[in-house]
Amino acid sequence: MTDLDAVLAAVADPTRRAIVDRLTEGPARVTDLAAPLPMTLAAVSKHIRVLESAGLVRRSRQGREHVLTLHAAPLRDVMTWASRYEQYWTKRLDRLEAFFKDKRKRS
Amino acid sequence: MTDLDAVLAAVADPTRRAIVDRLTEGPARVTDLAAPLPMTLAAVSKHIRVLESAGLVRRSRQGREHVLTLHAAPLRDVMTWASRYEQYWTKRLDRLEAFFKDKRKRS
DNA sequence: ACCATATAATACCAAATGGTTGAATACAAG
DNA sequence: CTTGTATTCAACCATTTGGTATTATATGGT
Repeated sequence: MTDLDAVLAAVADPTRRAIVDRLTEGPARVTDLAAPLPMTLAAVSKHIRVLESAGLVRRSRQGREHVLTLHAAPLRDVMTWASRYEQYWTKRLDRLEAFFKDKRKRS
Repeated sequence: MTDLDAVLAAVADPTRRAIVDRLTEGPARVTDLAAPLPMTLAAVSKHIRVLESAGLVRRSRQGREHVLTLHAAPLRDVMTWASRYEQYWTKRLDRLEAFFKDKRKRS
């Protein structure tokens, strides 16, 4: 069971979401991931480690290069978690809730 | 358009997820939300404000009581975001990716 | 008026976060 | 063996975060 806290925290950062997005195009090295990002390689290295320890990214060392691959499974848990609230974000439910709120006020 | 950064960050905290969860049972006051939580009322008040500014919770003052209601719409964006990676978390894709990784190593 | 309740505001603190720079490590290539 | 490349590590820094305690404000009840 993946730690939802870590996954959500990892993915709350836009830089890390950008990295995740980039990895959908296939595995990449640290340098590749850092290239388009407006920060140091060391900073990107840190972000990668956060993603790694959240289980979103896997590393395979090939010589001096570290190849990162996306492991999207934990995102499934994010979706599953969010979908628990599906019934609460429909317009119908919003109106129903407003009705109860109003009812409570009147009683 | 809701700010995904703020929503994900808000929801990354287990206390705040607990609050969101509690609010699915209906609107509640700050004190109600704080009751089961192992921290000060002031701390809970802060958490609520984080949820509020992420657009997940709405406040209606009724006398001296502040009634909070869940506004789950931003969670739909979380689900939508996560579901973009659906094709990457299937076992099939994992195997395909492993194949390419291995192929790259051999060539 | 008085006291209790509900909540926010403020000031403070320790720890975590996101970034930097510079040094260290590991490997590849001439 | 030396040089260059890929990456991490370590120290540092500013800001944010999650919590506290205390004070302030608003409202309700008697």
